[in-house]
Amino acid sequence: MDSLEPLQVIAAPRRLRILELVWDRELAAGQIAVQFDVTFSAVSQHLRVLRSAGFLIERRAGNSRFYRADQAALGPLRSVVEDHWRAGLNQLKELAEAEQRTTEHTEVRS
Amino acid sequence: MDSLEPLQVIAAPRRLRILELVWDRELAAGQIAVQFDVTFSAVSQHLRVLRSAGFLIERRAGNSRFYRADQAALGPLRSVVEDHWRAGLNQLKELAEAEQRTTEHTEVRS
DNA sequence: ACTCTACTTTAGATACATCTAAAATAGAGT
DNA sequence: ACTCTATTTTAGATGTATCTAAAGTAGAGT
Repeated sequence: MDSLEPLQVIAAPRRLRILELVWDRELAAGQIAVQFDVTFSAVSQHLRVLRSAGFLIERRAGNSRFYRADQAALGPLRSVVEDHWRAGLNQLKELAEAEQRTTEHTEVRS
Repeated sequence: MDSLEPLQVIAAPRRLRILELVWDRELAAGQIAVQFDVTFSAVSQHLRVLRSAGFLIERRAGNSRFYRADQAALGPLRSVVEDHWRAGLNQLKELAEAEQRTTEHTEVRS
């Protein structure tokens, strides 16, 4: 469960989301973990998979460990993460717009 | 087990290899199946996953079904498949070259 | 109608990734 | 030394994809 194919590493939805969280900033393991509804332990294990695939840069300070995506190390897969990210944003945008449309005519303006 | 995320669909090594096999030519399901050491059934199920993700073009003729990769449908993932393919070829090439090097000085030329 | 070939579908088994819970590590503060 | 906080590691449970085996579908030949 340690070394997976690079594609498998980023194919797991949770890991993909972790990558997005630390895409252009550093975050401590704890900061990452609170974003999910699973155990800290589970997130830590995902971090290990990402780390051992070489997709994360680790920096230790005090008793915290900060992580950041190693975009270069992702190579060709980099654009996949970015595209997925964009797609996710678009979906959110569309959802918001759909929401907008349904409430538009039921809602009474004050 | 029918609808997976696009990334998950191509992340499975066997499916990735199927895609590569039908990347620029049509192959019947049977032609694809014989390339693997698993059951025809197993391959057929992979084909279904790929098909329902929209990554395969199906053509029926007689009682055969021909498949071909729908490169356009893969969108951003297209380059991932291609890169993986290339990487595989390179590995083979490197293996061959390594092989070459080891045999070079032990082999006696006729 | 029957049979053969090519393939899919279903049901159940197996394998494997992911999860939780608990114990371990390790730096920092007292 | 002791404790607290932050995180990892291990062991075992759970879930989910993938596999095999067997039954089902459907076109083509006899």
